[in-house]
Amino acid sequence: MKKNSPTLSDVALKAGVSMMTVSRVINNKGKVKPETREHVLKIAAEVGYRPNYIARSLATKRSTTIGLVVPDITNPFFSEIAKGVEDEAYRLGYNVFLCNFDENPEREFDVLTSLAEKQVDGIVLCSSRQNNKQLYHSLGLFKHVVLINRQLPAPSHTIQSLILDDFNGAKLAVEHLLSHKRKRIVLLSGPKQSHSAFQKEKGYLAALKKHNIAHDPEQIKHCSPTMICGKDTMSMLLKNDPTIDAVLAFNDLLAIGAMLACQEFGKIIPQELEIIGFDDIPLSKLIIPGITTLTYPKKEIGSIAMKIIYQMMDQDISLDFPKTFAPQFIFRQSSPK
Amino acid sequence: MKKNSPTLSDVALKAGVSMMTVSRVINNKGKVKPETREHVLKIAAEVGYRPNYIARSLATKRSTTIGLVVPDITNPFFSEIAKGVEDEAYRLGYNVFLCNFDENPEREFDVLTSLAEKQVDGIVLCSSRQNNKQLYHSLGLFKHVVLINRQLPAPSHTIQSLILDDFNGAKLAVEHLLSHKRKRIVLLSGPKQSHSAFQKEKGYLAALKKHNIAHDPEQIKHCSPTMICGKDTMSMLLKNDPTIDAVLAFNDLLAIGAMLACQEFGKIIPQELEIIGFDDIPLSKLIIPGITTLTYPKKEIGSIAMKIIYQMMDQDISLDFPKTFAPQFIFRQSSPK
DNA sequence: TACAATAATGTTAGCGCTAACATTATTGTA
DNA sequence: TACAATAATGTTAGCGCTAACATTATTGTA
Repeated sequence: MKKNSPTLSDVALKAGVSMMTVSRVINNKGKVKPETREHVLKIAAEVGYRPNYIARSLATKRSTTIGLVVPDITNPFFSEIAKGVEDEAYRLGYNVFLCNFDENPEREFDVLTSLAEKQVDGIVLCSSRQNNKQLYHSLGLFKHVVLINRQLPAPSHTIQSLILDDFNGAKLAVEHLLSHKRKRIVLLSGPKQSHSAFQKEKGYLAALKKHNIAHDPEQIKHCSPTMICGKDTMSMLLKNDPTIDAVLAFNDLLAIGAMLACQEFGKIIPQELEIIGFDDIPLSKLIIPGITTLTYPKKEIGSIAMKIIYQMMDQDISLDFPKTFAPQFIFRQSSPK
Repeated sequence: MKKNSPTLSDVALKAGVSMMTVSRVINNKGKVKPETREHVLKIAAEVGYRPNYIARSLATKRSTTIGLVVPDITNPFFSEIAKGVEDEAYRLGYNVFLCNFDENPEREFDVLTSLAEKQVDGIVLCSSRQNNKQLYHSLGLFKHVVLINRQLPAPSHTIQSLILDDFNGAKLAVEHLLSHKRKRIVLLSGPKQSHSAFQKEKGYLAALKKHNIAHDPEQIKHCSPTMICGKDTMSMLLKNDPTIDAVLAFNDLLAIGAMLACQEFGKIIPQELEIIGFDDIPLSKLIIPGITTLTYPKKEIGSIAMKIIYQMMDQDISLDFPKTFAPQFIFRQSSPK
């Protein structure tokens, strides 16, 4: 028969002091005589005392716990963010609840509710698929919220947003290609419902317009963000129009797929055709030729999200973290500087 | 000034019943007159009552919370397992704490301690890097444990193991390569402390021995399980010995890294050199040539781990889930059937 | 109608902590 | 030595629930 783990009261009894004195020692808070501290710590170690955070949370109304809500943790983009959040949480003494919602707004609502019931101190919500009204309602359950890649019309001091500047990323990429005298630039766009794909399309069109270049609707194709879709779509495009001389892709997987199609067509990269992707996945720097890409500091974004929640908790100081992340241009052989 | 969220006591007061009656309604437990239930639910909805699971946990000594501890969530192998665990947890009404330990036994110990303090009902621990003594000590903190890919000498009714049969996987792979008349088969092994790497090495050696092939210690190299390490290590090996004609890699990331090194060396795959990896990460089927690999049903393993903890919690019935998982051979171009 | 069985509801105490206030011990200074 | 200031420790009540037992209401049967 395994007996229950020892409580604060057990330690107090054995050490011959009050529970509050033990509490002060354990939490390193308030004044305690050094000899008393030593003695209490010794007894605590002897009986193997471990504080019960459930009880502590109930008393302090703080759980040292946050929720991280993502569409799908198997997507490398989100697992990098999750890593950043968790690393920072570990540093700060927090624990992270992970929830997937599988692009399903109902499940998103469910998991948010469950996190609120678990009394998390805050949440980091990535790429929410709820509409604004639903979202306001859900977020009302929380004391502190950081949204990643989603903005609400009415800002609030309990809700912060971290925004990825895909519009300017795409614009920058297209202008880079134009500066290399590229004439027919194709956009391999992402899923139609994607906020990020929408921003990149806007940036692509804005760059063309700025340079007075007519836009041919045939030059934008929507793809699922996979290598095979990039390859197939690019093959089709090249068949119809061999004069294509540049590609901007929604992500690196599409870019690599497009590159494979070009190689089959005998298009020499980058001399005859340049390619730019997004995300900087590990493969992009290892493959030959290397893929030029625009990327965001994903781990850092996760880490900042956690830091913001922590600071919101602890003090009302004005936060001076970056809120908008400019994409970083990484030049490799597929579209050199 | 935002007022505190309503408590069970607020609902009881407003509905004119005792707190226990409200508790019974909320938890759907015990006998309550249908009219009373309706009335209580109406009041609860009116005031926007949400149960406080911290308080409930303290009273019931159950947190409906588990911990998932992995070396690195950005490794696709673990993010798939995490997905399986979380999906099942969602179905069962549980929440999952995610912790990374970065191959660092000290951090592993830290996060286990923090999970115990948060009173999780159980943990799923993947690829522990602690030695047996440390591990026993850490696991003693928990009521229920599922280990993935780690076995302890003394089994226990609170600790279950799900084992991936890496020994036979590696043996199978090497025999496949031998059947293709490969003579110099390199093993790109994983981290030295990894149980899985150890099993794969044993399988590799067993296959060589079975076919009376001398083993050259230079043909086993330990790598961190990343693409870049695979590439660098393979480059070095090829420089020293261009006659290498096959590679078995600890995982697909290493396998892909090795493939990139081969391409730089002008080695034609699979004609001049065959490659087999482990895990079947998504990239392995997209890249060209596709990577032949041995894989396990990762989401299912995660889901079973969660189910086992749930069943351990709820009843002491004997569990009849599979405990050992045979690898599945997936043939692609890098080492065809 | 009488009363045992059961349904429905209520009361008490406690889960393991800490906030807030209260008391006692120790220090330093005039 | 006297006493205010501060250090050190203690006491009380409560965080928001539920387990366990207690009581009251309602049912069915002889």
